[in-house]
Amino acid sequence: MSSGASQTREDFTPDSRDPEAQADGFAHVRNAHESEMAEDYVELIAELIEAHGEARPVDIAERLGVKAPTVTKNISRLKVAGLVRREKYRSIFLTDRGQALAEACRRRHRIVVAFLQSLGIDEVTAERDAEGIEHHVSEATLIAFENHIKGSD
Amino acid sequence: MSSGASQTREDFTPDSRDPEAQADGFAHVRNAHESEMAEDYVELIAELIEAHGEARPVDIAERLGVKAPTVTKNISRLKVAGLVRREKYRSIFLTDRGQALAEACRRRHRIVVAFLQSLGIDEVTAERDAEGIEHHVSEATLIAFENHIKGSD
DNA sequence: TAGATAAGTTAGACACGTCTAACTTTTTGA
DNA sequence: TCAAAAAGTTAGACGTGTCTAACTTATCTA
Repeated sequence: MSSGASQTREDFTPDSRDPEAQADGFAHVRNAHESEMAEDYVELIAELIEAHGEARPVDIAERLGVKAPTVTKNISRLKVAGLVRREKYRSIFLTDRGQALAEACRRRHRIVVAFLQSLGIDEVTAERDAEGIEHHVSEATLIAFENHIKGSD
Repeated sequence: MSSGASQTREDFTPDSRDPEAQADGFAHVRNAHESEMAEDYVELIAELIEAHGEARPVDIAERLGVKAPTVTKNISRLKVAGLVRREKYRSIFLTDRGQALAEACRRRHRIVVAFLQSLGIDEVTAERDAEGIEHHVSEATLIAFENHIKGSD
């Protein structure tokens, strides 16, 4: 994070936003964090179902880089939220609401990745950065990304 | 999140990444989350010091949209991390390490905001989205953003 | 100067997402 | 068919970041 040419001290003149607008920005970030786990899980579950006909906790854990009990607990949360269907020790499936969310997330993910790649970013970096960025782009920003991708084709 | 023209179901063919690469992406997101609070706080503290000569918990709480006890607790964590200096009931100041982190974060924030605005995104949306995006851009992505800003001037 | 007000801290609680250890259930293969 | 292996769950713990309630300390003003 130190690619700036000059060594001048970064200026901390506040942005034009008043404290309320700034607080709104942080509230948006917290809101995004609240739905982040669900979004990542349903997208991954949809991917596993497409590839293997079912989603198993062991596969979810592997791809998220977490332990199995973490997945079990989070799947329970998603069930309570009405996003997944599954019985104990059985494979995981998405509800209609879960499927709709997964599709929206997948679409958003692809736009962000394609956008980053259109800037010359390599695929590995684009995918990795997109994993975090995707949760913080508004609809307006997504449209701007799409327009930019079309313009650079 | 439904600006796609056609109503076709989103395709869930997995990306080319193997499970390990995918797990690496999520690990990056978790790492980013771990430093996010510290980054937001030191940048905000630097801004308040520049504007008012000091940072007070009441002002930090207002701008973050959280309650005062949350700030008190988090400031204690930043002290333990060696990023701030302050005694009980006294104003908050940054250590050299905190100042360096604040400068790096401020610079990154400005690049992300300028970049989003260069895509035609309005300032309010750019600032709000940048609040979350900034924690997930790698150095390579930041450089690509900078290059794009220069190219569109 | 002293009371009122504002600011700050502490205690305890909560939800979230993570882990290890220990257990239960399912699947596999000899 | 049964033991082994793999997968899955439960219990309990932890750290993080949030809150309310109650308290302490600093500042302000009459």
